[in-house]
Amino acid sequence: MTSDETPDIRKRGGLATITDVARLAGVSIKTVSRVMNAAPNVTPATQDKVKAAALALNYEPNHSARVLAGSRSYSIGLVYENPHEFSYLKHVLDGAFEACGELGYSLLLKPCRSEDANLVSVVRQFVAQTRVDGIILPPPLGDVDALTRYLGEQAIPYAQIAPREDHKGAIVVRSADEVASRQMTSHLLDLGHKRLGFIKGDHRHGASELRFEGYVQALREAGLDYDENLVREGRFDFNSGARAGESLLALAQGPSAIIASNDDMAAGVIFVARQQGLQVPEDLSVVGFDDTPTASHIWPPLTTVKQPISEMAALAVASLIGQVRGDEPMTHGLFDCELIVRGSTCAPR
Amino acid sequence: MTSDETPDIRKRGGLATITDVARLAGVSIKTVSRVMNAAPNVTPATQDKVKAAALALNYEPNHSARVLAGSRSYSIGLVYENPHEFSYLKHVLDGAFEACGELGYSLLLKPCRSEDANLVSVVRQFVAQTRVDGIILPPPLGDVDALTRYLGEQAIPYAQIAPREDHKGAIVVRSADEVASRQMTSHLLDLGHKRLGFIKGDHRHGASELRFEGYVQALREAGLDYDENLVREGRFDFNSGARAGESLLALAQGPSAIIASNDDMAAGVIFVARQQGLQVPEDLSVVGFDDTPTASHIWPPLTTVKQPISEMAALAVASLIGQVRGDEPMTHGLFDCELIVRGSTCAPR
DNA sequence: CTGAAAGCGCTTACAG
DNA sequence: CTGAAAGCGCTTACAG
Repeated sequence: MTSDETPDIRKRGGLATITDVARLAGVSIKTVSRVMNAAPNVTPATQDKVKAAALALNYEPNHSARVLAGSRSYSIGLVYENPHEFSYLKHVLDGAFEACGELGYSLLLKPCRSEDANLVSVVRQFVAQTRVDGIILPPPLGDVDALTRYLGEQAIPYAQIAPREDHKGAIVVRSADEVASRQMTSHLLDLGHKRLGFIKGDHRHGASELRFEGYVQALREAGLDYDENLVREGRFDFNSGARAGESLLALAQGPSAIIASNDDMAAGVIFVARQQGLQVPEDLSVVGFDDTPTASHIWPPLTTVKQPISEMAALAVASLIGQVRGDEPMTHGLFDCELIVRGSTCAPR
Repeated sequence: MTSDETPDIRKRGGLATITDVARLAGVSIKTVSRVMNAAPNVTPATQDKVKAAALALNYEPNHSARVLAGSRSYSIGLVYENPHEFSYLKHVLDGAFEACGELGYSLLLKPCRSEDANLVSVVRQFVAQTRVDGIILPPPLGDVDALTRYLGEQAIPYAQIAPREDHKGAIVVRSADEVASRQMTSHLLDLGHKRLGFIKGDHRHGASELRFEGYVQALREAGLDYDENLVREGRFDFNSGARAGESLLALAQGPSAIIASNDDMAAGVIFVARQQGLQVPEDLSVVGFDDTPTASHIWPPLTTVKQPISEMAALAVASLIGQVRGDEPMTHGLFDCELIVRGSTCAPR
């Protein structure tokens, strides 16, 4: 074989181009483009020819060429802050990748630090380089004002996951944190607890405030006084939970149950309780939020709250893509949580 | 202002192009390209002019245009299988993103299932669409033969992280799993344990075999018989560890210590030990591998082994990029592990 | 229902 | 040391 016989198909890395498909199908590249994009006004017969040719050549449209030529990038950006506990983000990724895959989009990740003074220019660079069609902001990034203001100015669509505050024009998905926290608190009140400690989460996360408010509401409904001596600040990590737990357990009139605003902090409370020779749940009931792997792997397994995080993220992505495509945007999604009662709660002694 | 006065700069989404920069700097686009790519043979004065213009316009090269025009895509793909425990992958992502960021590359993720019959075509589609310059394969994907064979045929560079088997021509990074397991086993032998249970990890992961071999070696060195009745198969998740633990504890002559091949399985062992009323470590020592968050959050905190996963991933990425650029490829990296002794081990009663 | 032309923003290969 | 031309593989806007 001389090189003259080598078909042009192998020109670049052995990958077929739209021209190769057009030639094999005996149509113009525009028609191939129509078929690949499921555009209207192509006869079934032509469609079949093109599809067969594409299949025969293992043709996949070059993403870069589409982005450069078109007005859309077929990709969504997910900006995230590296958390203490990755399981929340794992579910976000799962849901986001699934929705992107189904809709023919790719998902581009951008790790960052929400307190970075350069956050806006980091994101600006990311957008400028990738031309993403929209951005997903998991907590706490949906509440970084400088960032969302920038996105708004540039008319870059974005979706907030579980933000403190809903933005007009933005897609918002959240779970019923306040309701879940009220139910959790009621669960403990129903068991007979009167003195309920509460450890707040990272104040930058909207869920922290909502969970706290659910706690206050449930106490009020039960006719109990809200006692600020039983409330501590945490940061959603094990260590801050442990320290807050120590502080609550050092009280003369300590709580018989502690509500930690997430599972990692609850694990910290259980850790120090046991260091002090307390039995959980007999001497102290402890609960968390999020149903992380830790929740079911520690002893006793944690009573906690489960959110459908993957589904929330999938809806955020699907809505964002819908908005870009000009479909009716679903701008708000509210998801129910599920109370999971395990072994870390019982009636007080 | 009439629209005629609007500079061309805002043509597409307000983002400056190479032409805008060239015009402002008073040079050709080729010179801008040289400066942006740190190519040689540009006078410092010209460099300064171009850099100033780029800065003034907030210019960022369009990734798609570079990929389409050039022979490289400036991106690396990371194909991963969704694990039971995400902390290993979190560290892989951290290291990979860091190395990519430093070298001006972007990292594209592709979730998949290693046992998917279509795995190869999933990756083929991913490569065809994105034109990634190379692929990172965390375990167990570096040992999926159909996949690595395909990448080899297509001459797509790849890096295996902690594979069972090193491939010629591929970049390999791994930690000293066998040594670490031998040290861990010796730690228990030194404490006075004679009957050591062992729970193997997922057989598709190379580390599983290496950790098992380290265990066998240490026993042999200590002049102890290797007893296959004390060995169980696990799958790296909590439940398989719990079941294997139950089985070992049901033995007439049970072990006084159990080595689980990762922390999740060790947590499972501790869980069932406690269900059976055993005290850890007094009645049973338990150890794991990986130093996940769970390891330090459960009670007692786990004696375990820590690997520098982020650094391994960063080296894999840097080597891959080096290979693409034609630098000397670092084809093999071996990293030391660290034994972390915590509260889950003590001398037998 | 289908196609020819122009152009997206860069890099490549070549010229000077 | 610098630049003009061609082209990467698609989509857009237009024509028929």
